Amino acid sequence: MRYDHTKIESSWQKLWEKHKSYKVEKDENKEKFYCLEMFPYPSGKIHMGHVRNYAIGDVLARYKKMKGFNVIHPMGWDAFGLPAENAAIKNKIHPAKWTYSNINFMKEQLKKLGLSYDWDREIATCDPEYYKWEQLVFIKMMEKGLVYNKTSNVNWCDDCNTVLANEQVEEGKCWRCGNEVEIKELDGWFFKISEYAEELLDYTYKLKGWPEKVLTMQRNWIGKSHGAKIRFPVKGFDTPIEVFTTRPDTVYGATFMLIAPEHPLAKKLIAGTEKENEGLNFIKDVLKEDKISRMAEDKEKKGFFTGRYAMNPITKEQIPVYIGNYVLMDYGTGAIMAVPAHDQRDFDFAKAYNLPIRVVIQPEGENLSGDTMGEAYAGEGILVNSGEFNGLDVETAKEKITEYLREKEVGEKTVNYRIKDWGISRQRYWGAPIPVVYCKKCGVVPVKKEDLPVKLPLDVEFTGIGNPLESSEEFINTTCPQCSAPAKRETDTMDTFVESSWYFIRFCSPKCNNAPFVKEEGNYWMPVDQYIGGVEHAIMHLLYARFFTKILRDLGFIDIDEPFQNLLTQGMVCKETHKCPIHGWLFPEEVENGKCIICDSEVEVGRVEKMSKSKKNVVDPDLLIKKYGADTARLFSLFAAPPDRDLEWSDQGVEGCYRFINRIFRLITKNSEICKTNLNEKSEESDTTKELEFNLHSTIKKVTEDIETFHLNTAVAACMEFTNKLYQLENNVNTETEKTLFAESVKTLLVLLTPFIPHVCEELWKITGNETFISDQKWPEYDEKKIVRDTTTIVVQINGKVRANLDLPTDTGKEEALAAAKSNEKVQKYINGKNLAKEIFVPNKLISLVIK
RNA sequence: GCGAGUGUGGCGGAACUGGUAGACGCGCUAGACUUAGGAUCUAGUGCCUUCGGCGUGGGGGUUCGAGUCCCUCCACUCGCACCA
Repeated sequence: MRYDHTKIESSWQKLWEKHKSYKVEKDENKEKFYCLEMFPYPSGKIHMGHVRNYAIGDVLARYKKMKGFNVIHPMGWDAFGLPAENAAIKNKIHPAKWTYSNINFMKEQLKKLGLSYDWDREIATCDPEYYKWEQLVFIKMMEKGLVYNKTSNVNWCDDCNTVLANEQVEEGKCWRCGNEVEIKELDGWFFKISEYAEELLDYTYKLKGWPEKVLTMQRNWIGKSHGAKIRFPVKGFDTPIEVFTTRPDTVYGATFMLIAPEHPLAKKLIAGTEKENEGLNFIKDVLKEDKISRMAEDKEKKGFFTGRYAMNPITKEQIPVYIGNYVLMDYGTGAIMAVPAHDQRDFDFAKAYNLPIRVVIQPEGENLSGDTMGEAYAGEGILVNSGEFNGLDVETAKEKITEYLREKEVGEKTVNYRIKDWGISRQRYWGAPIPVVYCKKCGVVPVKKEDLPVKLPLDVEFTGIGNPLESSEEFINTTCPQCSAPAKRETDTMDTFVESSWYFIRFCSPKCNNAPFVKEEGNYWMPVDQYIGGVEHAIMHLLYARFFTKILRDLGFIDIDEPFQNLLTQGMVCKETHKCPIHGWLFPEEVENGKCIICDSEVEVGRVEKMSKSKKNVVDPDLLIKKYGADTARLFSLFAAPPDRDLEWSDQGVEGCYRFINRIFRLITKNSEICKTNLNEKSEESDTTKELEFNLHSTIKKVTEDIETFHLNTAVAACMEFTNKLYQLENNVNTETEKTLFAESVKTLLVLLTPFIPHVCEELWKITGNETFISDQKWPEYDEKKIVRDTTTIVVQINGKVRANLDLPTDTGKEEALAAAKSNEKVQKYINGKNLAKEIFVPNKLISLVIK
């Protein structure tokens, strides 16, 4: 007999919904717990990654609720983004319609999983009632100088008439039309995240609940480095070239300079010289390559001599200035002093262009020379060839030389960050409009707060060419908020990472209509106590969200510094791939007995990798739920691997979980009478009662501790073990006391399993005679005293090898235990006639005897 | 190249502060019940073996005792990468 999961699951889902079981309100008398999983992009349907993510979150949310916390567990939709626009181009369907229909479908799918969301808090970021507040924050940021507009170099496809992200450039060509991508200067809006670099970095040392890996990635991304800025005057030129270096100590070894091709001075340096055309071509050639191939490993170092010389401000030497392909405009000042003896890249360049290599750092006990060295030396040493600084060690020299440069006013100490300001402009339709207006007279003017939201227009055509917003007369044409003259709207929309940077706070008061959120609600619920999602968001999303939270704090909206107290990055869901020599990648259901069902060819089983549509190694949650039910789908995702590790899909493993649920189902239905009868006899002890109590309390302890530490797989294992035990003991249950304890055990087991497999637990709870929701039950407590057994097995080791087991009363003392060990037959065999050199006793664990 | 992580049976994975390695599940073997079973139940299942020995990627070390601590090497995975 198998249980009817379809019927049971849908009926309990309806009951939970009817009773608003998971609705939650602020309650100052209760301790809050904010459990959040990363909200999905409504791409069409959910995948196993979602199931795993949300199952993990649901265990925690349900557990904390049963523990008595006031648990907020919301869900919503990251609803803006390019796929909706692509669908619009392809299927002539409006992005909004496409998005909302996906949301409806996916919401039904999530509901079928029985997740304990408070759906009353649902939000979709494409709702004007949501992005309106983002526009407000944008304007407030503008007022505080945290937003600016600047021209920068972007990847541009002339055919599509749009900007491309780096990842949309494939081998220098547009991913959609194959047209050559060019670098173009374009206006765009930026958030000053760099102003928060220091604080963002600082707090990575305070976020104790985050994986070290993620924090490291963020620190590297912020990329703080100490060094100096040094200005090199150029002969016959007004503006000096400013460089950033972390090695001011090597300034005497700077034998040439390089500037980035994009550097504003690059073109100016060659202007009017006979080499101008040649130089412009060089710049063009370098910039034509997309960034990815330009930064490829082993990229050959190329340069163009500008014909100009700069003066090394410390040696007064004239050194040649090159434009170099390996100098990045994005980092530092976009120009460097090249010290070939002590930097490998500069060394390679010097070799290629036959430039002098001068050693200025001499490692102890060696005698490097520029003529003979085969590679740059970047280590510690003593300064040489450095005038008055000779003899200093590297660290001291850095300080002294920087100080000297400052005195001469040609440089100063500086801190450089790798992180750049956040460019939020997207030339797209399906995003939050940037709320500014361009007026001929007043310039760039923010939209008046009372005129928000700036809504997306509907009279738009999706042709795939250009930004659809530009085609909307209704949208573009407006009046200036300041002088009322006719003006044009900004047609850029915001990066969708902006929406996901504060949705978690909006969840605190999702219907608030006079502010982004109610401050008291935000302060009550925030920060998120546990955030759960994929590690792929380790940098962008999590850094932007941290930044935006600080912005909201500094604008006075909320009083917290960091949004996410604890972070769990769950592993990927993986599965082996199948490939048919004729039909390519196959879905699992297209393979039968190792053969392709279309052509009967032998199918090649590939390696286990992340489930992806392109490789077809996917399992459709819908089919899984249909066949086994949501409880099984959840249980397998939780049991097959610890949450933070990758999970390998196994159809047989799923079967095993289904089998376990059936086992529970049978155990309880078989014993429902015992459970229903109201017994209250607990006085007479027997082996069975002791066994029941011991296992019951150990299991409560184990499951509780495991959930707290996210060892969800072992928590499930503990429940399985207890189930096995109950099957074993079921026939020994005779006395009233035994029955009472058996019933208690069974019911407690159900409570412990509720966070994992809530539907079947509700059903069985009812079958055992309860009329309440098991989801509302209190989490059981364990009694430490019941976990102590009368006797304990003590292991006897002789010279490190286990030779005997002794069953002794728990807490037997050293003398008695040793006596027992020595009188043991097996032990005697080893120790007779030998010298006992050492005796080690670990209470309730082991005895270790060393003999000679 | 830099940084982080992982490595345990046929497989997924357990093992608290060093203290019986392999919990739990899958698979496999045998048996029971069955017309039959891919349902269910029971027993067994690291390897080699006669006592006994060997086993947590390899090698070395500390210790009465090491999957766990230290050194070293190897493999794989992920992130970053011409960052001045």
